[in-house]
Amino acid sequence: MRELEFLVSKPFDFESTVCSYGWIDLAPCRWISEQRVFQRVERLNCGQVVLLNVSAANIGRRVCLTARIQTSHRLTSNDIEELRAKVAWTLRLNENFSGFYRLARNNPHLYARVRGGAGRLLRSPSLFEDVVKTICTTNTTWSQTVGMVQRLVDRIGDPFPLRPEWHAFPTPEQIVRAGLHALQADVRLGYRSQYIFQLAHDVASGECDIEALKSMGGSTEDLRRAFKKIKGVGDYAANTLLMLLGRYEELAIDSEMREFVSHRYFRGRPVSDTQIRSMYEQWDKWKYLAYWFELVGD
DNA sequence: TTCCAGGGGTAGA
DNA sequence: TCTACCCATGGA
Repeated sequence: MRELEFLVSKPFDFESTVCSYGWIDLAPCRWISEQRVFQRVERLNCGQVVLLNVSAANIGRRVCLTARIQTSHRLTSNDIEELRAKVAWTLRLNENFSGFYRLARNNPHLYARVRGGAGRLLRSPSLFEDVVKTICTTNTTWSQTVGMVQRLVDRIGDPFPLRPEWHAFPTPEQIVRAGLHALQADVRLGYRSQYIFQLAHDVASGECDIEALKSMGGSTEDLRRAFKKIKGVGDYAANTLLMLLGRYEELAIDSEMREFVSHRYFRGRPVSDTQIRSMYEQWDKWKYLAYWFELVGD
């Protein structure tokens, strides 16, 4: 068992960071509520599959995160560095939310919800995984999304040797090897099968360097255009992916947002996308977070 | 049986 | 840029 420690300045709410966004319900992530542990099966670049267990403890003005790593083999220094980077990315430890809290002070109701350190929303170590999961949320119910991702992980991802019924998220190469037919017949991704197979193929072949978008500078609009070049990614999915990369100025308008805004601000009347955007205009670079914490606080 | 979900692609205007 | 139609799946 190897341990990694991270010291994070407050405000930082560990449980909110892990559990506020739906990604915690999707394999290979898990929240063990009794122990307040975030668990995830992770495949390292070397091919080894490990189990991450992250927990938090208050130490004065900081929070100490401990990532306990269960392995069947020794970890190299490269493995340790890779895991450290993945945990920091997944929990957004290097993202600055002070601008969000400053704006939120003008809205006492919302500020009461986030002042303790809410704001970070869980994401995946790789952008590939986040794109696949986002495509699995389109035009379906949440319970079906959970099922699609669970089958994708269980049937195509590598097993964790110490607990072989648990699997890591599959790599693009593994999805290509599994084949389009497996995505359709076995994983039951429906018409999303072709989109996800095509994406996996393009990433595996090197034609699409999806991870490079994580560190792409430039405008949010440029990044949005880059996401929309991926088949299966439209306005909703592109804006969701922008949020996952820490750009909150666009709203991912879906049926849930229409329903929420309609009831909260328009007495249940149908609302246009323009009306929805107008309700969050004041939140400048933080629109998505303002919406999200209004939603989850209700 | 029909509708629709945390939509998106395509063709045609 | 807008609209109509199609796309798999499964629960209500």
